[in-house]
Amino acid sequence: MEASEIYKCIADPQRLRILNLLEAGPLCVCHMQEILEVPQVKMSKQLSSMKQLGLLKAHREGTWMIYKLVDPVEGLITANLCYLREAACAECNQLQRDLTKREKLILKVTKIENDCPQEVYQQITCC
Amino acid sequence: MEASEIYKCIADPQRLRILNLLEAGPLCVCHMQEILEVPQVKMSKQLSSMKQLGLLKAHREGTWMIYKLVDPVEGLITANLCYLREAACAECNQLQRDLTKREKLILKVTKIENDCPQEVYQQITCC
DNA sequence: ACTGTATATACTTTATATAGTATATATTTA
DNA sequence: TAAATATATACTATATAAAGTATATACAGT
Repeated sequence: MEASEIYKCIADPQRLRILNLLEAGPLCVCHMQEILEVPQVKMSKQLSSMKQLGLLKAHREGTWMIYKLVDPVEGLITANLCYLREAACAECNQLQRDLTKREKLILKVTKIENDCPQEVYQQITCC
Repeated sequence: MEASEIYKCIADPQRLRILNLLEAGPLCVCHMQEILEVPQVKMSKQLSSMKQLGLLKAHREGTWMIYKLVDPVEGLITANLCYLREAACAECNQLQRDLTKREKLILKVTKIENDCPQEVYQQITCC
């Protein structure tokens, strides 16, 4: 994969936020939607473009689609997420808030049976 | 500066190459043109957009315009250049070749009096 | 003042990306 | 089989960026 393609991808703050979330573990579309507060179409289109790029993969579980990072993750992405999480900028704080939001959401859904595919709530631990 | 603006900037391989060159020291436009082999307009437009972004600054020396990175350089840029120089991809090899080309060019121009502003050939050393 | 060289800008065309609305598909449950 | 939920796709509209051509500016040397 070309570095420029990766940069083009993460040049969109929302796509960056998605990668940041997925680095902490798989998630289904509706939960990402809830965390990022974006319309369903937008989320779906961005996920599919990232999947086509080769950064994400997805599988279905019931009506849910679960997305995760491909393994191994592109090093350039890991390096940048790592850098941004340490840095002090508006976007970086957002990344931290998203991870916190993710934790809370997962704790919540694990208490409601069948509200979340097992695979998601079994991976509460963060990188 | 927003991270997304920086990513948008380096998502263009040529702008990335410019930053890579300038990290090794200041250069005038015509020499960057020679190394990257691009038309004058394109070079000039990209330089001015990067200057406006706040990544570069420039000053005139005779008919030459000398560009350099602002000080301090954005950490995100340093981190990415550093990562890419180590990595193995088409773009990364290009970065190395550009630096070699730069060395040769500077060695050449230092031998021809008045072919290059002093400030440029005094900084032959690389990062 | 005139010429040549280096660089920048204006303007136009073309390509690319984003956003929005509506609709389709896949699956589960009743 | 019908209804509900989650997700994807098609289509259109709009915004943004890139490329090309021509022209302008700034300075140096004659």
